[in-house]
Amino acid sequence: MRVALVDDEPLIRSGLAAVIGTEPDLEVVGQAGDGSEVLDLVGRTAPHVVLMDVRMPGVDGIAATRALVRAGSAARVLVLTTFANDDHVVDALAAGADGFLLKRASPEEVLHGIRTVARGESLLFPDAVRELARRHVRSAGPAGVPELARLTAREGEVLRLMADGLSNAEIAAALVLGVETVRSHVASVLAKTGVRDRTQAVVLAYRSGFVR
Amino acid sequence: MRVALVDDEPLIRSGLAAVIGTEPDLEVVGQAGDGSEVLDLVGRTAPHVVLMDVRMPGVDGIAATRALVRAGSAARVLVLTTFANDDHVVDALAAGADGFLLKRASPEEVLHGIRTVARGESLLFPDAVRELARRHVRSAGPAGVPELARLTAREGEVLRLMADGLSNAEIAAALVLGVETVRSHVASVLAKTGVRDRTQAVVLAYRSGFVR
DNA sequence: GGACAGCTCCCCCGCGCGGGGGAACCCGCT
DNA sequence: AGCGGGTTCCCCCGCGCGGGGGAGCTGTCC
Repeated sequence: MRVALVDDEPLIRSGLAAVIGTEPDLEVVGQAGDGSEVLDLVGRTAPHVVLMDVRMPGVDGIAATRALVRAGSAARVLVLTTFANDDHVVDALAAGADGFLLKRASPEEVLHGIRTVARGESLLFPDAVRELARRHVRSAGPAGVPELARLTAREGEVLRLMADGLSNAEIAAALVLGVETVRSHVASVLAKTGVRDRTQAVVLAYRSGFVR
Repeated sequence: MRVALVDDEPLIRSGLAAVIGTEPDLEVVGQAGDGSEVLDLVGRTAPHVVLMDVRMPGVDGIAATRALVRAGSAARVLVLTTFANDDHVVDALAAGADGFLLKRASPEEVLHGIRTVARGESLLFPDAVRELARRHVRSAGPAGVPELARLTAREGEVLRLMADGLSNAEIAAALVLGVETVRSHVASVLAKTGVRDRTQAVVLAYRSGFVR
C-alpha cells in the first residue's frame, strides 16, 4: 500500500516514515513539506493514502485536502491533528478528509488508521462526531421554533414553497389556488412568525430546520 | 462476545441471529421486538453490543438508545437503518449510538460492524458525517456551488447579510455603504448565480452550505 | 501607457410584495 | 344555533425590489 506524507516538520515525517517502513505491506512513496506541493506529489506518486498535517505555513492541510478532492484524486486523506475536538476536524471533514490521527497516537494506531481509511472506511473520533451531531440537533431539532409549530397545514405548505424560492404566483400554480389566497397565507405566515418579509421567513425556515 | 437484537420484525431478528450464530466468538444472548423492552433486556442479559432498529412501533430505536445511555449502560449500540443519509442517523448519533449498519449490509459487514463497535470504535458512514459537517461549517471558504465561488469578496459579504434577512438599506448600514452600492452588488449576485430574486439567492446560499 | 476587474454611486421605470381592510364557505366544538 | 378557526377569494395603496442604463475611482497585469 502506497503512502504519502505531508508535514512541514521534517522530524515528524521521519518518524512516520520509520513507523510505516517497518511494515511489509506499507511503503512511503513520497513526502512534501507544504500544501502547495500536494497536488503535484499525488499526481506523480499515486499514493493510496495521504497523511496530511492540518497546520502548515502557506497552504494548510484543509485547503490541500479540498484541492485534492476537487481534482478528483482517488487518494484517501488521513489528517493529522493535535486535538480531537479541534474546529479543524469539522473543516477538514467538510473538505473531504477520510479520517483523523492524533499527533500523539501510538505507532500501532497510526498503522491501523492507514489501513482503515485505505479500506474505504472512515476513521473518526466518536466524541467529536457526537458533539457535532448534538450541536446540529440543538440548532435544528424537530421541536423547532414555537412560532413555526403554530402554523396551519396550509401555511406550512406555503412556507415550504417560499423556501424553494417560488413567487406567490408560482406557489398559487403549484397548489392550484388563486394568487390572492397565497398572498393571504403568506401574510399569515409573516404575522405568526413575526418577521418582516418572505426573505426573513425563508431564513427562519432554514435556520430552524423547518426545511433543509 | 454477547449480542442483543432489537427489531420489530421477527424475520430480521432470525436472519441476524443466524449470521451471528455461525461465529464462534459471538453469541446472541437476547432479543426484543419493541424499544420498551430494551432496558429490561439489557439489564438481564448484559450484552456487549445491541443491534437496534431505528423504526419500530411504540418506542423507536433512538428513544431506546437514549434511555440506555441515560441509564449508564455499558452496552455499545449499533443502529440498523435503511438509508445512510437518513435524518435518523443524526438523531441516533446525538442520542449516543456508536455506529450504523445498513439494512442491506452483507453478513460480513454485519460481523465486522459488531466487532468494530465492541472494540470501542465507531462505525459511521463517511457521507453522512460529511453532510453533517457541511451543514455545520459556517464561514468555510469557497463554496461547493461553482457560481458561488465566482462571487467577489464584497458580493459574498452582501449575500451573507441577505441570508440574515437584511434589506438593502440594512445591508448598506451594516457595511457603511450607500444603498445604491448595495443594489449594485445584489444585482451582481443575482446575475452570477442565475437566480431571479433575493429569496432564491438566500435559498441557494443555505442549500449550498454557503451559510448555515 | 492601456486594458481590465472590482468597488462605489447615480438615474429612471415597472412590478411584485406586503399592509389593511372585507367576505364567503366549511368544519368542529359548545 | 352560535361561535371560532381554517381556507378561499377580493379590493386599494405604498414601497422596496430588480432591470436597464451610466460614471468615477482604485488597484493589478501585461
